[in-house]
Amino acid sequence: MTTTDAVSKDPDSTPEWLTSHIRDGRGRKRGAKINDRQQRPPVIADVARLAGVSVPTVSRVLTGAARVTPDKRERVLAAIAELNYRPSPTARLLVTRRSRIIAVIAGQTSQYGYAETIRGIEEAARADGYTVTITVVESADEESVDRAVSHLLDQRADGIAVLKFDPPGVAALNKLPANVPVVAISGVRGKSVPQAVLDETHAAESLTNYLLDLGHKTVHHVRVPPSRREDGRTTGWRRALKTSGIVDVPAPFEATWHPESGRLIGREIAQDPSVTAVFCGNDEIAMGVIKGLTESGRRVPEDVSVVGFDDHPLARLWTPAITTVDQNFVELGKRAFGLLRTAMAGESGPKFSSALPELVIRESAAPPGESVASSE
Amino acid sequence: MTTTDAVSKDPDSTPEWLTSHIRDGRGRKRGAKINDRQQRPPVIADVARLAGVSVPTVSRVLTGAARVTPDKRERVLAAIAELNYRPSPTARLLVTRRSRIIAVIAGQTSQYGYAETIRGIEEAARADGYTVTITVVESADEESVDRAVSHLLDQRADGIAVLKFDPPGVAALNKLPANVPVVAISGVRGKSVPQAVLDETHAAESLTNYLLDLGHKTVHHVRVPPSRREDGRTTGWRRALKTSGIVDVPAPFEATWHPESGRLIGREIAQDPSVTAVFCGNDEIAMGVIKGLTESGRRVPEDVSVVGFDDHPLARLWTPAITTVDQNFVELGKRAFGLLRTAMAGESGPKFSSALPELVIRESAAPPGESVASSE
DNA sequence: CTGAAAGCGCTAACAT
DNA sequence: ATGTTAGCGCTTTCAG
Repeated sequence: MTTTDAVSKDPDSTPEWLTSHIRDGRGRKRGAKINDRQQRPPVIADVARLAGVSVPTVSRVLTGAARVTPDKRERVLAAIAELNYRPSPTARLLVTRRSRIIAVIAGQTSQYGYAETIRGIEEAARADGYTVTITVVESADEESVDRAVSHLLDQRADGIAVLKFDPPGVAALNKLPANVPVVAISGVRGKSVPQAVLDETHAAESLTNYLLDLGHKTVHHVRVPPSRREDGRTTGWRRALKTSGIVDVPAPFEATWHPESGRLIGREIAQDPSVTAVFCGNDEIAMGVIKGLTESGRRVPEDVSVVGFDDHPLARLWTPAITTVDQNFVELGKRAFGLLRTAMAGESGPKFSSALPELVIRESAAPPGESVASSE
Repeated sequence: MTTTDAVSKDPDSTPEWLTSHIRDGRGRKRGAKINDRQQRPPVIADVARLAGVSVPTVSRVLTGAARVTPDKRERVLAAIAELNYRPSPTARLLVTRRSRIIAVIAGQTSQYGYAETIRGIEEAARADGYTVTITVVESADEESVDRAVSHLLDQRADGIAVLKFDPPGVAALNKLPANVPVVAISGVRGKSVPQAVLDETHAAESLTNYLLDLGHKTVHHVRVPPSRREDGRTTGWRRALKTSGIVDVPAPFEATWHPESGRLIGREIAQDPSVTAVFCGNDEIAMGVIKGLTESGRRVPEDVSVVGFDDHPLARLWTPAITTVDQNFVELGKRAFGLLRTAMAGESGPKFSSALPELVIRESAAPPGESVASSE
């Protein structure tokens, strides 16, 4: 598969071919003009000359595209080793018309879920010989999106992965041309392009039902900036309430991505004794909410139950440990790359990949109006 | 699933985009006519033809390398817009030998400091028309490093930024050829290559002194995996102790990057009543340590003071709010790009950029053996 | 099987 | 200022 295999296939493949680039770089600063002939990296013609064969023949052993006499093959390999030759990916790509680049476009990159998803994509891509580039869309306004998309398109990536977790991501997806393979990554199923999903609607429904089953009369919701009018978490929450016959669905609180906003909301919620259960859009917001609640004198979970979403690494360390839903973002990213790969290959494979996050029950939720024994 | 194999009636599903990129390239050599024009991405020759000028003229308006008559210039621009033409970075690279790509290589990408630093690099790079790629070095073992470096080199980046926060990063840096501009990013000053730094040695020293000034007899240290034998945080801590005349510097506890490891250490520390102050390698570890301590019955900061490093967004939300040091990683990334830029330009600018993180005093540290009024 | 010839899409050198 | 002519380093016909 990987085109470089031909070279590395050689049993005594030289690990030095890595260092071949080192040439005398260090000292060149001052002198500046020693014999430049030595400097130039070897090209395929050099190999051909040294091996006494034609350029295409070298190419053949490189790519394995056609068979070559063992004899010549040996000589070529020897020449490659001697010169420390490495084929130029650029020249290759020019004729192949593929860049082996996967471009990721996202509204942000360092938030937990985003960073992990990108990590998954990168791992899968690298294993497959692809390079991944990152482009950030600062906001959903047109100029910002256009600039980012333009930057993205300039890279001529073989495939594009869009993190449509938020409005900038959605906006970017809508601006993408139809002639390049695209995969969308999100929490709810879209329609037009292949998509890798963590079924948060379903997960949110389970989580809300869990709270309801604990005996709470209703469940309030603090949501993170939704990707569209309503994201999966909100939908699942709403659905659970409706299914349980709750007609008066309380208006959700609107948080930002910053945990501190959860804290403010927590303080606000603390003023309303009728609130006994809160489902937060993610764990970090849940931490903020818990902080706001406790610093206002409400106990969690004795007075108010709070649950999060994602299973952030710190969720289990929080006090109380946060009940949440486990989102495997790394695996999500890998699935996305898989989808993209079949799309790039032009194969008709599945265009949709979904996984159901699992409920992780810890200590931040309990029956209403009761005290629970803090585990252990 | 959507297996509507009906030909082409469904307006929403775009089955063609999947196959469009297959473009019948194979047999196109001779025919090359009719609607082939629609399928193939426009190339510079198409623009030239449509604008009624020569190819180099188009190239000139593209690169701005030479002046072009306003008239022709307009026509070229119009043609570019009409065809939605984008120059092939690959073809350009082949001749100019510059890719406008900055490659980032790192041991990991989603940990707070890493993600933020990468974000800073990306922001600065994008603003300057560069694209950034990410390559992860899984571990410091030779094979892993060689593979990553090889992958990196294949990208033909104009410049490389190495996050040498950890052993894989350091190992990668050492394997990089000297003929491509490199900038290292870390917490301690290195020697050979340009480097952007957050002076953690100094910051750690201040933090430790802060604890000492509070009255603690000594300060224990939980360190995250060091980039080399000893990283800046550990050095600064040790220096502060020695400067204060403390001869018996306690052996540091070794944590992993995972906060859970801090928890285990916290439990361990809880067994030793002589420990009254702990300086943790980062905030997440501090959170783990605090958790381990409190679940073992020790109060923070009444019984034990714990401080972290980085000013993670959740540090202020933790209970108690964590005293730490503010590391501006985004700005660090931006400074790194700046250094790289001058290096790529071949200019001789500063090769080193340092910033001093500031102490952020919150609630997790207090004088030993006393109770502090939890703020408000 | 193998070499000669023909590009891939673009920019750099030359001529005007 | 602009068109012509050459490549960049590699893979792909296409003969033989």
